[in-house]
Amino acid sequence: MQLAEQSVRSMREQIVDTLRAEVLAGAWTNHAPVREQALAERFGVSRGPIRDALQELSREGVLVYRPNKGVRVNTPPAEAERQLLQAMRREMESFCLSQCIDQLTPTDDEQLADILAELTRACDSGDLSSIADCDLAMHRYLVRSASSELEAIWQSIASRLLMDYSRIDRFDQIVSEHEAIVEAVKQRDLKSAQQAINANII
Amino acid sequence: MQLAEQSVRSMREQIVDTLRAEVLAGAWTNHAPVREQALAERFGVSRGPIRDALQELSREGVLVYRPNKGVRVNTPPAEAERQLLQAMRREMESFCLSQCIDQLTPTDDEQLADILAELTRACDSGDLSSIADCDLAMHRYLVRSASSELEAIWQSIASRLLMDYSRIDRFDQIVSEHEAIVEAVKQRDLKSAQQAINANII
DNA sequence: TAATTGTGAATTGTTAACAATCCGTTTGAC
DNA sequence: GTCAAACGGATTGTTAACAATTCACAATTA
Repeated sequence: MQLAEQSVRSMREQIVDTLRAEVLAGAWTNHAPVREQALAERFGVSRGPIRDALQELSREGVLVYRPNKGVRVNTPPAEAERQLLQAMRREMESFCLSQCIDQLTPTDDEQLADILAELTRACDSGDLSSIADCDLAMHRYLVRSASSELEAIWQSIASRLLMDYSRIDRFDQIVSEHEAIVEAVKQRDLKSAQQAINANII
Repeated sequence: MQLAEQSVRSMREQIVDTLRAEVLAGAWTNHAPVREQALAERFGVSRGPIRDALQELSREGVLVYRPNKGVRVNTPPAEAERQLLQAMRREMESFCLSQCIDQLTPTDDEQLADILAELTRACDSGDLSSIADCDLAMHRYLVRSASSELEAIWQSIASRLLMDYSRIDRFDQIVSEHEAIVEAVKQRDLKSAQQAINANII
């Protein structure tokens, strides 16, 4: 009884990505508990894979796990922590750009363009969940191109920084900032790309 | 049928800490696959909690997960990544010190002294696994004192940096460096403590 | 002999049932 | 009436059995 045509790993990853985007977009209230059974029925699987996904999101900082009480949505980081995380994220993404930018191929440019297109569509329709997903996907693509090793750390930082994505409303700005990133990367212009990334990480 | 007297959460955490320390100490070969059933029997639980622990260690970068093939021990980060991670770890721990050092109580000093005592004992007996555990425990204590929110991120970074702990042999140096940290913290001397931390993160 | 294809044991992935825990409610004593 | 203990439904934690996949090795073929 397999739902997705993709591999098992991708199924769990898909659940994680879906839930993460929804939480970051503010679709879940901060205080309501998350019920495993409800999610299991929604995704058409048993509680096992759901628990895996919730555990991963807890470790990522999107959810908070409490023994025998399940998980709830985490709160955004305090201001001091936020500044630290922001500096670390910029450091990581600058590093990853410097590592990967000369290795990228036209195929990568296409992939980034695809993500940008979907991000634009999501902004046009105001789909916060999809916006969060696409935003993360683009940055993740660059991080993964440089080092799959760093991806998990980067995700933990980025997720926490976006814990209040629901407050963001300047959709046109999101699009233009990511257009600048994709363009600079396409030109293989490291300095400009790093600047564009830094401008986008707020 | 409860084995540990501690809570369920602590049981899984204990498994994770045990396995992490062993891997970092080099007790596991890098290429041999990890068998869930064997670990389940060793810890006297079923495969469920073991899978949870392995998943957490995978996300932490100590193990690598491959679909349908289980996990294997990860390789240490490349030199460039290592430098980035080192800078990030120093940044984090300096930050955490600045946040927590004035909040610490004599009780905290005792706890740190206890950890230091156990670390000393482990170094005397050359127990690499315990050394890794105590080393991490001390730094984790300071991170957690400042912000439990940052603990998971810090752990991911620190674990990867210690992926070749087995090569370390200057036990006396490990002890003296941590003595310096505990002493500076006890004096509530932020600058000295940060220096001692930076000297220890190599 | 080398390459390929079956075959079966070993291993991981998933599920459903069971055990333990939590929490709101009721019951009872004072 | 108030407070505390006990009950019961709901939820999480764990387990064992089953399904799907992988891997090593033998059998087959060119």
